[in-house]
Amino acid sequence: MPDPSPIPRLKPGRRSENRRENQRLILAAAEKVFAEAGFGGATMQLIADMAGLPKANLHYYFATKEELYRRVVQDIFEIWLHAADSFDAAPDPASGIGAYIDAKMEISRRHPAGSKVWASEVMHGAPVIQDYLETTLREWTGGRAALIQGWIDAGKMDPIDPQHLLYMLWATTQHYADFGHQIETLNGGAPLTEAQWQAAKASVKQIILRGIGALPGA
Amino acid sequence: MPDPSPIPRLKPGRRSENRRENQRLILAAAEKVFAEAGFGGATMQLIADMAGLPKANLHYYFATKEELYRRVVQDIFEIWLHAADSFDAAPDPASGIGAYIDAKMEISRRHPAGSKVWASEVMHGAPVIQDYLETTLREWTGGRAALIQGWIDAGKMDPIDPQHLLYMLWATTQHYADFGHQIETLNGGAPLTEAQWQAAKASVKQIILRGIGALPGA
DNA sequence: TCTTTTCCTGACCGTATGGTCAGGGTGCAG
DNA sequence: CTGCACCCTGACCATACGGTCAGGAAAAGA
Repeated sequence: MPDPSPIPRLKPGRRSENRRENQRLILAAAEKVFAEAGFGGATMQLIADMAGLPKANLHYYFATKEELYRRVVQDIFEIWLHAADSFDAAPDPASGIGAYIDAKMEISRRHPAGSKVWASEVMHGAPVIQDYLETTLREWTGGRAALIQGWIDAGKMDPIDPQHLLYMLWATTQHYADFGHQIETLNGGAPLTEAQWQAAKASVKQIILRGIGALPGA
Repeated sequence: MPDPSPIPRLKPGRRSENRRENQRLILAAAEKVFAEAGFGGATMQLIADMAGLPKANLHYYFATKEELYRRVVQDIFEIWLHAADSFDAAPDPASGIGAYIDAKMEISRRHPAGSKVWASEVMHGAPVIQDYLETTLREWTGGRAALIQGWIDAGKMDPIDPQHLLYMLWATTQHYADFGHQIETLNGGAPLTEAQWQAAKASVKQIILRGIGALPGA
């Protein structure tokens, strides 16, 4: 036998490999379509076309439109949460919040569709991720608020309501994704250049960090 | 003749009066439904039910769903623009921008549905109000940016890119409408109280005005 | 090889939606 | 009072949607 085959079930097989690939294709297409048309405006046919698969195949992997949508939103939420790693273990507000702004701006730039889906979901009353808001997000928010309060107590920044500061961080950074089309239009119809993105990040960081008294100079 | 009838067509009549009232009902219901379900998810039947009118009556006043939607978005845009009056004729950034923040926060509080419809429209690529973005909004933005630049040149505030400052103002104030559900959930499921709204306004103003160096103290 | 399991899809179905229309009602001018 | 123009709406229609399913293809296991 020329084939020793040391481990029988070694190769994952084209089977599960193809399965993952198809799911990836569907989820990517779904994210785009949901972002562009909203849940109600999105159609399974459109998602199927964009993924290059027959519609019935979508229903093989995802039983219903809602299930597919839920997966998309959950995936976004995961990315969202990981962005907060920049927050932790920072010695002071300037570095912690600064890094968080950078991370969230980068996500707005790289995953604008995801941000839009999230925004749309929340705007419509969070019908499918209400439980996430009440558990994971609430815990996350409480933790960061406590962290910020610690900085305030330590005299590292001005006394600002941590909750409203967090809202401001979310609003400002996500605006560049959610309202990207408006920004692009006001930019003469062209997407922001690399330099403009850097300028945006710098402006946001400057205003907020200075605004909370976390910048040494000035 | 006991009736002098100084002006023949004086009384507007119940006719046009009822017409206006019905249109108002429909537009109010449409704003709510479009905000809650998005354009694609909204149905004429739902709007009709909420307005207390038969569906066919909607089509008497507004030929198509798109036409009704367009009217809703246009009305919001008008309110949006009027809010900027606070901006003009202000001697310095603190009062001008401060008043603008107050005005926009108040709109977010009073017209959350309108804000959501606008956000949704822009997020989906502004299919029906693209021309507004390219004309009215672009002019408005250019004017305010010049005004801010004037303040900067006069040394009344730090050198901040006016464009990004405007984005920040929009993002932050509208967040309280667009993400009101998320904020409410993080607030223990209860809407913000009067005091909390005041705190929100104060926080936003403090961070931004201090952040751009427009606050005398500190 | 044969069997079993998983994967895939064209064709189909019930439903709900945006929109239409004929016909009846109603305020108002003359 | 009469005629007319505007107003209103129940019933209807074509379409498009989410979802189903029978049956074939292909890989995995024996």
